[in-house]
Amino acid sequence: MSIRRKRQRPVTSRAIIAFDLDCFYASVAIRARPHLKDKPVVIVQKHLCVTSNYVARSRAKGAVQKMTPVSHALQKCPELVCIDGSDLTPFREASLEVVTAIRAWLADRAREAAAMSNTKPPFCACQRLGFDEVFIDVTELALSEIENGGAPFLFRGHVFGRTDDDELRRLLMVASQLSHQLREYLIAKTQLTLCAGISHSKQLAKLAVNMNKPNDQTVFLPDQSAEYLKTLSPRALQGFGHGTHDKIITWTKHNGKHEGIETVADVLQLFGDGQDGIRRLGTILGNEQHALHILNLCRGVDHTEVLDSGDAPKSISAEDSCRSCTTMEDVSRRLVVQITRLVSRLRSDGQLFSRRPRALSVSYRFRGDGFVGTSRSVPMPTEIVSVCCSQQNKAIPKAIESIKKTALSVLKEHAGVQEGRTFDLTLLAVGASNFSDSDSFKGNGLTTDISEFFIGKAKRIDSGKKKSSGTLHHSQTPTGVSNHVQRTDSKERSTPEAEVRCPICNSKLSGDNLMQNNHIDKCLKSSCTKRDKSAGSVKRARKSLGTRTLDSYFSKRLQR
DNA sequence: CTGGGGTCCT
DNA sequence: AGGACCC
Repeated sequence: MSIRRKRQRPVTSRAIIAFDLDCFYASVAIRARPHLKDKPVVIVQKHLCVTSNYVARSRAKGAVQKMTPVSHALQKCPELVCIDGSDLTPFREASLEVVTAIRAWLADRAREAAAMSNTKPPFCACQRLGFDEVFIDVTELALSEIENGGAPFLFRGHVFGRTDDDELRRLLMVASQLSHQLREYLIAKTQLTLCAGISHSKQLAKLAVNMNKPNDQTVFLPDQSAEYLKTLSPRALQGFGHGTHDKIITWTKHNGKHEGIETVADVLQLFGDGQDGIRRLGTILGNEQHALHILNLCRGVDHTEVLDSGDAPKSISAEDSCRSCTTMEDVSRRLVVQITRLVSRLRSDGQLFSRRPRALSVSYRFRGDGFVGTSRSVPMPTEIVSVCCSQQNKAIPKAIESIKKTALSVLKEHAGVQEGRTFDLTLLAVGASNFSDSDSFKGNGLTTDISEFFIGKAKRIDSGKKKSSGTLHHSQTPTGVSNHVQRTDSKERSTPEAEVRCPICNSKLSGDNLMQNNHIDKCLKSSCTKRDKSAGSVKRARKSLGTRTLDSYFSKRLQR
């Protein structure tokens, strides 16, 4: 297995950038539909608006926030353009496009710095958080540019706080220059805007990123960060989730301290008295390490490293939530949709990363279970191998069938979901994990870093000048170019074309692998959006408002 | 009316 | 396998 994380040296002073793409889903959707640029747009999943653009936010006067019901949003802003976002593929691709561009820019910049100082290029770890945030540790690159001289003695963008540490100030000045230039590059290259926060820890960088929005950046100089933090809600600290919040609240109520914990200062007052406080909080949380981490965060202390995410995800899953699913027919139908989406993504993943999953997880939730579901892991049916490693599209229906059979037996044996039993499911999900490299990847001496492997592979493929038709349309980077790998060992090339049917529409597929890929991709997309419930949700919401016509944009969009 | 994803730790 | 966290 390749190394997917690089440890930074234990430095006393670091320069960390937090990037956050502005209203990411909305921006990606509008980029693909330029005519919507000046319209109020929301991205809809089921009955919820998950993101909106700034036009919608100002038009609805702040009433269209994250996770507002579509009906509520339409009351505030009837002209809202709703775009279905239940298929994350375009957002996942755009996210990969951005992080790939970031890596490429940093590598270029590192090479330049290395050339000047005649040293090896400084490495910048990049860590993704969700699809729209990236942490970058630019310490080594910034230090290298300072040593080389010529880096301006000047901050770029907003500056918050102060510091007496001259070296840190210098480091963050250079980091703010890097951040600004990298942002300009990303905006020009991807047409997506983003904010940046720059500081000496992940925590403060992340707090800084939200200080000037959108499309701007802020340096957080940390000398008085502790005082600033005390005024915030503890929930603003990354790592202080609602579980932690609830446990502390429960404890305070149980112990007659009804003050609550409105601010970080409140938390420190309860547990900030040294070892004893750590132990008490550790008992409440059931984890002393976590307690220590939380209390450090409250004081502005965060030594968390930026861990490089690597290129390949560790798990891939497809899920579907529904209000009610009570028959085997319904289970089967929903399962097949999600499995088809999963297999399609595994096919692309196999092309990109020469690997296949060994574990299949099946997750489900019954009505009344609240938010927690159950998941079971079983060996991935071996039929997936020819889909991922040999890229045999005619093997797709068999793989889907086999995974469906396995998933149904898991549901039957572990959840009692079977014919003749009554049940009501509100969530069905299938996932793939525990990836193993395919044989062609082994024993070739390239065991260090997967990105190096792809850069080399991409060059070889690029010289063949095969046009990319995969799902990474925007990417012009090595990773994107390598999307379609010609495999001489594929049996599909040597055997005469057997009948291949589209697993979605069941029509006969002609043409080569490439054309089949295109058809399946297109068919998959339309099948998944057509049966999506958000269309009905928006229709109902509009109807209840008395608006007769569905926005023409919206109806068009849902067909795609 | 809580999406559709991900990560890591225990 | 579940539970915490993140978006």
